[in-house]
Amino acid sequence: MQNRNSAQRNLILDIMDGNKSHPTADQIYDEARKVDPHISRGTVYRNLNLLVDNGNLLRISVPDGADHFDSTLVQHYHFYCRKCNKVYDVPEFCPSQVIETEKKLGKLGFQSVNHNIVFDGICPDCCKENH
Amino acid sequence: MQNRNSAQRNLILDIMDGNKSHPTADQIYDEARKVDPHISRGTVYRNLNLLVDNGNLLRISVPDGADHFDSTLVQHYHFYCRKCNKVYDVPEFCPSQVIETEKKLGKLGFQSVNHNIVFDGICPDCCKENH
DNA sequence: GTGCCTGCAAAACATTTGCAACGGG
DNA sequence: CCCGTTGCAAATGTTTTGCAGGCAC
Repeated sequence: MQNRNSAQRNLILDIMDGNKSHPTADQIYDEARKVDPHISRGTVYRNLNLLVDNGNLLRISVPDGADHFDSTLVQHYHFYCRKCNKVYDVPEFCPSQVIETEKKLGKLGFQSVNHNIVFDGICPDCCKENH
Repeated sequence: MQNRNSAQRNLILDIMDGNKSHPTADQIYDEARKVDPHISRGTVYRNLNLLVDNGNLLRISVPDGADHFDSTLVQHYHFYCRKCNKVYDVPEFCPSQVIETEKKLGKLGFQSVNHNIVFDGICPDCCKENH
């Protein structure tokens, strides 16, 4: 099935392109609404799913209910603040040991193995607020 | 802490103790219901949150809507099957590079830093079903 | 008794889906 | 035209919450 061009999908890609804030579907919806006040939630969710399936976006699952999305496709990791629910990028590091484990899983019969590392804790901003 | 003893909470701990299937709240509710047919969903969710906060259980966030829970507290990782949504334990490995990154985050002002690694792909069972 | 805990039901969220209309190729 | 896509609203799924009564300590 071939995807057609659509103003709504392009708008979502525009919003996500270079966006480092890891927004949730609803935050993307709000942002899109500013440009196209008639775009619907269903369309945003449908397009986010499609873009994740097509490899244009990454879905980040954290324990705050809503999924977050990321347009940075190169290998990198995230930090999730348990207090303000914000998602941060984690400075790059070379996870050769993790890659080894991926290979090991492959040998055990798992296929298309990928991985995600999510650090969590309290972010610097929230730490400051405690004083 | 001021937690009281409660039959419902003990039941949930019983169900989770030694349980390697990483069930969702609803699966735990079904299981609990077999023993105590009057236990309510609210009670299961309330107790799961309490047990996670107290460090008795781990919450695993995967992209299938519902959180999964785990009673194995020693450091280990998970594999999430994108097809059947099951969560598997991953053979242990020593992620010294990940620990290094945790320390680095600490120096950058992040506190109480923890981490989770979730591998994903298709599990051996689901691979077989394709033939 | 005090106040944590429970069951119940309703509410609050997050996400998907059925459908008729729209519009890209 | 075909059929992917949209807006809308309703449905679904997950989790939280308000409240009155119950129970642990």
